Amino acid sequence: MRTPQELSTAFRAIGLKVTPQRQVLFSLLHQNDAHPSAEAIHLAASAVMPGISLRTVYQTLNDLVSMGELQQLQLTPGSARFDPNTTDHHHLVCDGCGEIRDVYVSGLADVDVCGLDGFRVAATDVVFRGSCPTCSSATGDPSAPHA
Amino acid sequence: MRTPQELSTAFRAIGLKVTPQRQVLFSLLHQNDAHPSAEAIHLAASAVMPGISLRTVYQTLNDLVSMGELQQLQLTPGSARFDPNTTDHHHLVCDGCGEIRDVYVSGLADVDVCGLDGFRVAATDVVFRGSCPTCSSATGDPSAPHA
DNA sequence: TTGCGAACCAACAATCGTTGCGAATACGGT
DNA sequence: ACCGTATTCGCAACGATTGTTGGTTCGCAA
Repeated sequence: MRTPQELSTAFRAIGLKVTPQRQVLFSLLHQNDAHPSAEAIHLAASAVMPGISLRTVYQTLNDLVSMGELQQLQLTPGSARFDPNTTDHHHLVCDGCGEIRDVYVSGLADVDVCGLDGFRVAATDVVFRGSCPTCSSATGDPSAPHA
Repeated sequence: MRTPQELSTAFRAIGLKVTPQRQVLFSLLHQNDAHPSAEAIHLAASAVMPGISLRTVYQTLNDLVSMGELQQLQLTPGSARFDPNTTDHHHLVCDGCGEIRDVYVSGLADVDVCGLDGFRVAATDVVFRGSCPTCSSATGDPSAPHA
């Protein structure tokens, strides 16, 4: 996702207005690597701007997604997560606490895929599921530090 | 997923009962590669056994998932899809019609992953998104047959 | 500076997918 | 055949998200 300033310009360029609410959301999302849900963003925004409505948060998130500035993730049942990282990356999901982290994968082009059968692939998403270090040690993992 | 007969035995073995409703679901799911939603399964089951409740369908699907006989997929926002294919495979999702297909990927072990940082990976899901042959030709794709 | 129209909020209703609850029913070990 | 208990079903409730409406504010281009 671009900087709040650049987003403001981009919004105006397509006829959308730059409101204080949107500016708050821009800055909350900028370089945010927590993969927050809409609810979490609304909570954080409410701390800065009490009274901001959840409806407005959804609206702006949707705008950003359709502009390609934000990626919407559906990695688990339940609420969607939003990712301002628009570089070519993939995700790690902790089955224990639900934490999501970015990872970078190289060599994907070399894998063999069988069964494409005329299907045209536009994007490839890789999701690694497992346990984050915290959850690994909490469940008595023998290979974890100070188990 | 195992055969309906094997599932019946497995259900009894863990204290679950084999009801006519469940038998219908077993046979509908056996070797089903359509990745149906709960709703779709309920619809198909209703054709065979009118009056079967959606509640029962969900319950049995959840049982099968926790037994590891069925995989629950959350590839798109909206309803979950169920996959009785328990072999090591991955998925193709058509952005146009929502169709899901199985694909087999080899060479995944050779990719380089950067950013794991102590995370323990238990499973890797690869999702290829794009257009199925039907949707490709429908959208006027130059490389598709008889555009 | 002014004016148009977009965006805001509030309050609600509605949708969709899924699960909780409770009374009636039926599986299946003995 | 009996009985305990899992299962069934219908309905209500839930969480996430979106639609609506109406009144007010306010960004921003001219």
